[in-house]
Amino acid sequence: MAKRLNKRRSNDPEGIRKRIVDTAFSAFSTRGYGVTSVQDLKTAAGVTGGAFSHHFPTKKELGLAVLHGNVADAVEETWIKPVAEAKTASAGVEAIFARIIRELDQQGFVSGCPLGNMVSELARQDDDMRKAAIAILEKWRKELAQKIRADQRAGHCAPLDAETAANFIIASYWGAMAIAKASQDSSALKDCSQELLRYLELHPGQRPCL
Amino acid sequence: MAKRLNKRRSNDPEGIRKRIVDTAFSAFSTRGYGVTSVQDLKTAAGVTGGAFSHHFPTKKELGLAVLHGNVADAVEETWIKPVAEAKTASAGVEAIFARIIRELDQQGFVSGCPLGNMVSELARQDDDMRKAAIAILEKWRKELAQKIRADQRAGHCAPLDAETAANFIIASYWGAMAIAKASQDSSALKDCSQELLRYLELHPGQRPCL
DNA sequence: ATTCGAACAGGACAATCATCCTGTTTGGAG
DNA sequence: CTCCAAACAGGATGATTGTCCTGTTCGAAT
Repeated sequence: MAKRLNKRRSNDPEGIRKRIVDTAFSAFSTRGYGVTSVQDLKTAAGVTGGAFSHHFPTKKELGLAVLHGNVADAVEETWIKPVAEAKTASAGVEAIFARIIRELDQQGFVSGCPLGNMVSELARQDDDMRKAAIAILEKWRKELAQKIRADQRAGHCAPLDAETAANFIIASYWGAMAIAKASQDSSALKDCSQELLRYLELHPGQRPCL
Repeated sequence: MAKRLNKRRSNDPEGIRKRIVDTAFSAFSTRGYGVTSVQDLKTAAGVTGGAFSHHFPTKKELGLAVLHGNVADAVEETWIKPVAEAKTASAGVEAIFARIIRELDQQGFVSGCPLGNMVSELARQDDDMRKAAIAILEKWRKELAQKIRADQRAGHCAPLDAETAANFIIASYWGAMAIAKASQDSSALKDCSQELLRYLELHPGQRPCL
């Protein structure tokens, strides 16, 4: 059915798969899962329908691949690693916010947190995607809590439950990202960073610092 | 083209319009704007295509009506009024979280914050919807900040910028709702409430309580 | 009683969606 | 070389999508 050999073809399954997944991650993150059609992805990635459905029979499988791959990697790169390498959790949080704010300001627009976006769009729509998302989320929280506990053992005055605090940090980050996305301005992130540091740094527990 | 008068019809433009808008608010909040088709809404609201397109020529106009109406009202009812009527901002926040957690637990599932959901789905997709959303958001923040300032004037020890703190509260609430939606569990909201109160109540400013 | 615009009925419409299908090409195993 | 499964090409398909259109009915004003 294909014409002649007008163009050379080279079988590169991993390369094409990566092109599709990367294109999808970008589109899902900036525009959303639902509004991105597989046609859009085919043309954007430069792959034919045959190649596409060979690697990803359904759109959902592509979504799961993006979650398990690019989204998990993004969380790892922008949060987990910087926190682990920072001196303290609060120093890590401060650096992470500063970097994201800087990137957003020079990018000119705010797309939001990739994981947060996919969660709020798909969590009540597809249970497999929801579970894939919470797996990433739980690792994120676990690593953050671990760092907080390490800080506490190192003598930092922060008598709060590490898991609870990690949840709170991620929540305020997600929400600040959503506000920034709505207002298309990074100032919500600046506010969040400032107040989060205030929350983390001076913490005499329940009684006001004896 | 219509058959005979098999069923009586009563012209009730406001009633039908309200049925459509309320159905749409429920569907947009629990499932999402994109995945909800106008066919779904027609059957769910029990209106014909003619009636629907008479009141809302496009889906977008319906979305804007839902935002300006039901979503704004929901924010008013669940946040602005309770905060205004509470003794202090932190007491109001505590009561609001407690009520939402109670409702979610007995409802059995978490759909997320209606405004937060629509923002993260539509903010980068349609500028009119985005602007409608930030109008609600800004009023929300303004009222919250006003309450915080009133608390400060009343002698409460909270030397923080009211607008910034309001942003932070809304952000952490949105994010906690998103986490709760992902995990289908209200514990993220409990964590957020607890830490938010800690943040609000004991606040000796920059220097650790002289 | 007549009239006229608003309110509504009930489909028709093209466009787009995700998926599937048949056929061709590639590249390694034997 | 031969052979064959995986990798890809290039549409076709049926179901949905949002919107539109023609015709009918209501209700208030005259």
